[in-house]
Amino acid sequence: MPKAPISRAKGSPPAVPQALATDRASESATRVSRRPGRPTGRKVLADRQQLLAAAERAIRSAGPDVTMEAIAAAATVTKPILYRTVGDRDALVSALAEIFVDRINEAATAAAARTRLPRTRLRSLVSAYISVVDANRNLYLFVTAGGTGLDRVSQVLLLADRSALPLARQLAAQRTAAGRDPAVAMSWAFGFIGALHFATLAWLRDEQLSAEQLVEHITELLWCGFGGNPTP
Amino acid sequence: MPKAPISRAKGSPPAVPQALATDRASESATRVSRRPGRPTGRKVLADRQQLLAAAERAIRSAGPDVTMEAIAAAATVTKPILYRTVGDRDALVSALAEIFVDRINEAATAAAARTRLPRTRLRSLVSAYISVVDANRNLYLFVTAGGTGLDRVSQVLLLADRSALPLARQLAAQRTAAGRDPAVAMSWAFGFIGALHFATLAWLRDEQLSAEQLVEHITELLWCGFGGNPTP
DNA sequence: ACCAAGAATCTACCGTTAGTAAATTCATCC
DNA sequence: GGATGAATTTACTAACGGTAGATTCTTGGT
Repeated sequence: MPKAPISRAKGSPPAVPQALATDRASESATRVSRRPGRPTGRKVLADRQQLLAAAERAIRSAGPDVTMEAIAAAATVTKPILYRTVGDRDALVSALAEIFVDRINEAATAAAARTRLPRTRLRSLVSAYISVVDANRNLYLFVTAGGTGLDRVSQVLLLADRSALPLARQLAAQRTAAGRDPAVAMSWAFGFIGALHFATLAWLRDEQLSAEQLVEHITELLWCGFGGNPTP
Repeated sequence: MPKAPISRAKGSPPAVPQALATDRASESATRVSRRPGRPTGRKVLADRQQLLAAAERAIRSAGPDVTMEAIAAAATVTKPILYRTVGDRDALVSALAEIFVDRINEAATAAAARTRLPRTRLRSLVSAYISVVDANRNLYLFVTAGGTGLDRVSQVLLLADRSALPLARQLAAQRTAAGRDPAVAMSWAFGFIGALHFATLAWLRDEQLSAEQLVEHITELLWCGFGGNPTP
């Protein structure tokens, strides 16, 4: 007898679902282990927004090495849904990086609007970055180092790309206006993000300084440099 | 008939080795597919030095995502040897990071010895970093992003740790001597390495600037800062 | 000489995880 | 009311890091 696929005859009543409770349903949603097949009802189970939010929850609670399986489970959905809706792991990293950068920019522009002093505006950006990272540690690690490693360079620079390019444009415009060479803009933008990133990572790990101290240190480094001739 | 392990009777002559040629022996050594067991002769097949050199060759030719299997093969050795001698993948990353930092320091101190101007010495360090990275691109990527992801933060900061701590000490001493606050040293050191790292990565990827241009840009950023009051 | 203990090596395996193919169920249109 | 297609799950594959255990050789004691 060849291994017969277990299926019920067409038209016969649906089999009683066994093992209703899969207790891996995490956090909010109470998952009830659907049987395979299209769900009854008009709507799709989860749209992209919900999946990204669930991914963020999963990352927050399980850390940056959370598996795709766990992310799907947090959305009370299975892996193929996740892959169809948001793409592979790198796509997820990219999407969350965009959200992350948006949060930083929002916080930064809100703070920077309160002054016109260039140095103070720089400090606002640094402070916003560190605050948002501090409030979303695991998400930060996921976005900066959570990829599969298929393209390491792109992975590492993902967040940098999303934040460095606008920064570079702004910087180039300012320097042109000040009569200086704008060619440094790109290198400076990536250098800026890199300095922020590494100092922040080390800060997260070592927990020696307060956030305010870190902000001061980094602002001074980026504004004055090692040469240390501060502008008033 | 239970699966009988294929073994020859004790004392009988060794079976003729079949499949002598495994053509996966890469590069230098011609591997001949030993049969299992302790090799004849006094010496171990490969010491730590040779394994690290072989790993570097493998990384250079296969990229930073090279598998441990391939690294072992490049050393004409099998995985357990590799693991016994150098440890797991993270240990390999760590060991190669140390070598890498040594090369940078060697190049930097050689160049910095030719001047006493602080800004020129800074430029020497930046230039050394970028030169060594340029000459060892895949190794650089392996060292900075080649880990397994078990501890992402440590992984990312590995190279930074090895180079930032001496830098921080030096920096703190200088600032103390100049009558300034040395507390910024740690943050500045990591910020320094981070800026260098990101700018270099973006440079490797985009290939827009010459190495000299990049060195100039980064040196100016780190020396003068965004505030831009260069010291003479 | 011989045998036991131990060292060095390889084969073959395990566990995990990203990603996918195929089976299953429901909605909709003719 | 049946065919077509859409949405979902189950169950699988492939690849890789890491390891256990089998295999072979050396060494030292008797």
